[in-house]
Amino acid sequence: MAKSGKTPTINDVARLSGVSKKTVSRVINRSALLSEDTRVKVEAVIAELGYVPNPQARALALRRNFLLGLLHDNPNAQTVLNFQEGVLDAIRDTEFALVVRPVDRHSPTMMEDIRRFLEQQRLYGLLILPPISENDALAELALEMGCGYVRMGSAMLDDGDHMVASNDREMVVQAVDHLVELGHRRIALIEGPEGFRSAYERREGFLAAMQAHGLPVPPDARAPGNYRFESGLAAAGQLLDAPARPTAIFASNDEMASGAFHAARQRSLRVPDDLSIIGFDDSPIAAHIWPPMTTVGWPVREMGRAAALKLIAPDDPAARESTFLARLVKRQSVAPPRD
Amino acid sequence: MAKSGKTPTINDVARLSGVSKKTVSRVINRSALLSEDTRVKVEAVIAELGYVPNPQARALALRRNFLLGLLHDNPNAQTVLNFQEGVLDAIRDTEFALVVRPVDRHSPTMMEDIRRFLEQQRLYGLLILPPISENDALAELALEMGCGYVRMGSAMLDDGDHMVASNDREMVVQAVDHLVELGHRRIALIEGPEGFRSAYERREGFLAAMQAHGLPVPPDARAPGNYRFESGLAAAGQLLDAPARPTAIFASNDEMASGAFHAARQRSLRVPDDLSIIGFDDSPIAAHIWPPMTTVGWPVREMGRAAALKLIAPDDPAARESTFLARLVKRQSVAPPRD
DNA sequence: GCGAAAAAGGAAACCGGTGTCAAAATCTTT
DNA sequence: AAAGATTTTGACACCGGTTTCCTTTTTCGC
Repeated sequence: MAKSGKTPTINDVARLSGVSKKTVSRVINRSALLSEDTRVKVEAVIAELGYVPNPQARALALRRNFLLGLLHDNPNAQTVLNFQEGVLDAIRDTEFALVVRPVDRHSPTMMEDIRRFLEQQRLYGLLILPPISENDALAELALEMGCGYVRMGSAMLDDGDHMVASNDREMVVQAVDHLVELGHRRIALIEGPEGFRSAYERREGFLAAMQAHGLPVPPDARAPGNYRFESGLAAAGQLLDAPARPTAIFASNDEMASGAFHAARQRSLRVPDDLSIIGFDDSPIAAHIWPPMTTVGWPVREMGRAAALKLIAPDDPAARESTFLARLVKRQSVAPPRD
Repeated sequence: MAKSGKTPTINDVARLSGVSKKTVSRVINRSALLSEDTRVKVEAVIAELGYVPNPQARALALRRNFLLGLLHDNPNAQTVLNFQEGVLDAIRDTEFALVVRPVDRHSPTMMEDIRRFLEQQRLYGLLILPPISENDALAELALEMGCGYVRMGSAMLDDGDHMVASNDREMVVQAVDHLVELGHRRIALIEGPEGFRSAYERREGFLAAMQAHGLPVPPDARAPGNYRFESGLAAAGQLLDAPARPTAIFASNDEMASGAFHAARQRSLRVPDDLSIIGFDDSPIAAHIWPPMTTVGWPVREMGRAAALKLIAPDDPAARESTFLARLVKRQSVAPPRD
């Protein structure tokens, strides 16, 4: 209405409704000490003008902005996107927005880059996805910059309420149990890269489960990998060419598992008849490969939601949640062994 | 140095270097009318303090912020992430940041949600990914809100400099040429969903190429799909069960193509010996499926970079680029027909 | 060496909100 | 009806930058 063409400010609202800026501000912020009459009056003007508070001005006055940052160096695109969806669930109908910042784990200037990013953007809080979430220096940096943070990971680290994690280890135990129940005894492991918490958890889960069943894990039933397709292909090749060929393979992620599918095919072994395979992540590959892969899926979206809530609404019951239960997604890459 | 614990402001810098705020502002903004002496002096203090200008204050004073928005409803996670990387290439070492906003194309309140998002965040510019980028109402909304925008698409729409697009149609022609050169004559098409520009372009490319080669496209060599795996499975089933079975299938995206792989396998047809398949997107599935799929890949990252540059640095030569050439990624799902 | 033009720098207002604190209005109480 | 208590409201400074406009200093031609 008043001076259209310009977006209305709090001053316009104040003038048109005949009250002070401060009173309008009170209406916006739902202040309790405000008469019903003025509130209604001002709200009418706000609606008429289509006034929306300027977030930059608010951020300046409040000395904090409403930006959440998402840091990731994730090779698994679907996980990143699902997590984003979860964050969005949490910030929907709030004034928060989500800014993303992919990083290159191998860049020598990574830490400096992130520091500059934080200095410039002055985020309200930071969400850090694995694998880079395992980097403690990052958490310290966030702390130093006065920026809240929540990490997502494969196991609860001792980091107060700054963590959402899944129960990778237990899930691998379940996966192995599943194989053993079907009769498998020679089960091999393709490991994740050294230094990754998730790789560690999954390996420990595997070894613990095997031990619990009294099954041996000879050296040639373990092969190293780096979470990439090629490493899975190579590792599975090595495993399958060993004298005592395994009847089942657990790969520490889906991408390597899909490499294992290919290795089997190259050797004319059929999945699941000649070889059972279980992966980890429930990535899109798992569903689209042939045969569809049995794997372990994280509730990534829920984790994203909880992580964001921990930052913006710590008192919300959903924000208290820290450990999330993954589940074994049974598809068609597992069958009883033939021999 | 001075009052550590607080982040330094422009006032601190001014006081410590004995000049006015305005002079410091001049240094920050590289104003020309400034003596070398003062510049050096002030810069020293800035460095000592580790001063970084507050972006909220800047945004308020300049009446524009430095946030780019990314709108997407993309089922192809890798594309979204690659595009993000491209945008980041463009905004690296600038004060811009990228905020993401996934949307639900099927939500009845989508338009209203996006409007609120734009009102609240007052973005500098908006990047819109397909398929939602085909929605003209969105472009109008952005315009109405005084927000720049760039859309990514499968063909140049008549939308001035608000578009980065690839040459889908030509690429499908190339794909068909490739099949024909190898000797295929009965080539079938799995179409994308009605109303999608990309689906339209790819279909037109297919039909044009077939016609150019004088090859017929009977009704039973075309099947509808919706870009989802299941629809590809069903469509391919239908095509393969037709009396004159095709020796090759072009699917309008990789997900449906991977459905076609499964359909072939269910009928004991081997790819590529009994059936050649070409997809579109070069998604991770394409590389990980067996056999690795021949497909068409967009230079998504470059497109993201160009799109962002169009908004933040329209004079950059790279920002002029609007049409991007996709390429045929030849892998192992194509072979000469056997009969 | 003088006056004028150009260069350098500063004071104050402004961007659009919020916090503090006191004044004004209303309601109780006696 | 006056005093006190309580609620409601506004004036003003402030957040940390930029812009406008003006003053001071320097440079330069003659």
